[in-house]
Amino acid sequence: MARLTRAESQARTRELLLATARRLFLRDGYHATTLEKVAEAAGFSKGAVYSNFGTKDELCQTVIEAVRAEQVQAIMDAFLGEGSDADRLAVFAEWAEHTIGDPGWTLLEAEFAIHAARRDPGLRDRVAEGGRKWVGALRFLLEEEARRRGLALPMPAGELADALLSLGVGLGLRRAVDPALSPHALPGMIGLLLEMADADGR
Amino acid sequence: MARLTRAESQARTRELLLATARRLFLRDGYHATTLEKVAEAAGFSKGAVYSNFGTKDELCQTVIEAVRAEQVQAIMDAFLGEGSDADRLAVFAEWAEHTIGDPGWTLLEAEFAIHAARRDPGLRDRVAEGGRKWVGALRFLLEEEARRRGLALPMPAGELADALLSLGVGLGLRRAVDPALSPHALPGMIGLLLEMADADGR
DNA sequence: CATTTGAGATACCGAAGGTATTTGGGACTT
DNA sequence: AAGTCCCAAATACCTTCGGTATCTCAAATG
Repeated sequence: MARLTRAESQARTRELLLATARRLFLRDGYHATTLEKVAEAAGFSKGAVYSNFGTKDELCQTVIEAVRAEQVQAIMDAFLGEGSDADRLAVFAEWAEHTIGDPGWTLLEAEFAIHAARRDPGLRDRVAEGGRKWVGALRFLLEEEARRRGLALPMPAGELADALLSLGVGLGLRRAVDPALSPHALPGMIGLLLEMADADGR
Repeated sequence: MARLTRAESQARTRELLLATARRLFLRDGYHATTLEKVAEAAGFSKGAVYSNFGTKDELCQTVIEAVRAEQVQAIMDAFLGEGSDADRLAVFAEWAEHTIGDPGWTLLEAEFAIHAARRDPGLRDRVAEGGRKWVGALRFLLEEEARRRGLALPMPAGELADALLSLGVGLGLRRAVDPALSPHALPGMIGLLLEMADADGR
C-alpha cells in the first residue's frame, strides 16, 4: 500500500472503524460492544475512535443509519421490480423474514432507541426521525401496492404503515427473546389486511 | 417502631429496597439505575441490596414481574366486569393507553428483555415466559369477547393475541421514542379486527 | 452471660466511557 | 532541504458501576 495523504489515511481509518463497529454492534449489541474492542479489532487504539467519532452514541448512530438505509433500499428495489401480486408478497415476506428475523439488527435498533430515549432528547429526536423513514417507505409501498391492485386500503396508508411498523418492531423484539415464536404473524397480518381491502374497497 | 426480629427486619429491608428499585427502574430505566442509588434512596448501603438480591438482573426481574402481574390483574378485573360491548372496548382502550402509553414501563420491559436476550440464555427464557403470560391473558380476553359478542375471530385467538401483543410492544416503544405518534393505532387496529370478525364470522 | 451467626456496612477490584496529554509523521514555509 | 506546524492517533488517567471480599455488631442460641 502506497503512502497515503493525511486525509486518505484518516478516511481509511474511519471506514475500518465503521466496518468493525458495524460487525460488533450487530453481533453483540450496543452495551456489550466496547470501544476498546472495536478499536483493537480494527487494529487501532481507542484514541482513533474518539478522533473520528465524538462518542459511542455517534458511532452507533452512524452504523444504524447506514444499515437502515441499505435495508430500505433493498426492499424498495425488490418490491418495485416486476412480478405478479403473489410474487411481490413473497418477496416482501422473504425480506421481512430476513430483516425482522435477524435478532442482531432488531435488538440493536431497539436497544439504541431505548438508550436514546432515556439519555438524550437530541439523540431521541434523531432516532425518531429514523422511525419516520421506515414509516415513509412502508407508506409508499402500501400506496403503490393498493394502486397496482386497484383497491382501497381499509385505513389511511400512513396509519396503516404506522401500525405495520409497530407490528414489525414488536414482533422482531419478541422473536429475538423467544425464538419459538411463529415467524408468520407479519405476513399473516398483511394477508388479512389485503383480504379486508378486497372486501372493503372493491 | 418496636424491636423487630431478624426475619422481620430483613423482610422490611427487602420490601423497602423493592419499592425504591421499582420507582427508580420505572423512572430511569435499567442501565441508568445504579444499585448504589437504589440503596441510598432506600436508606441502606449496596451491601443490603446484595444481601437480599443476587444481582441487579434479579432485582429488576423481580420488579418487572410484580408490575406485570398487577397490570394483568387490572385489565382482567376491568374487562370482565359488567358493561356493554362499547364500554368494554373503552375500558380496554383506557387501560392500553395507561399501560402502553407509560414510557417508563414500556421502555423498562423492552430494555430488560433486550439485555436478557443478549447476556444470559437462562434469563432470556424467564423473560420469554413473561411474554407468554401476556399472550395468555390477551388470548383469554379475545376468546371471552368473541364469545360474548357471538362472533368468530378471523384467525385463531392465540395467533391474534400474539399479533396484538407485538403491536402493543412496538407501539409502546415507538411512542416512547417519538411522543408525536398517534396513540390510537392499537384501538384502531382492534376496531378493524372486530369489524372483520363481524363481516367474517356472522 | 458467652458464643455463634448472618444482615448489612465498608473496602476494594476490574471493566468501560470519556478526557487530558503526548507523540510522530505528513504538510506547509522559507 | 531543513525547520516548523499541525493534527490523527496513542497513551495515561479519571470516574462510575456491577460485583466480591471482608468486617462488624446485634439478634439468636445454649
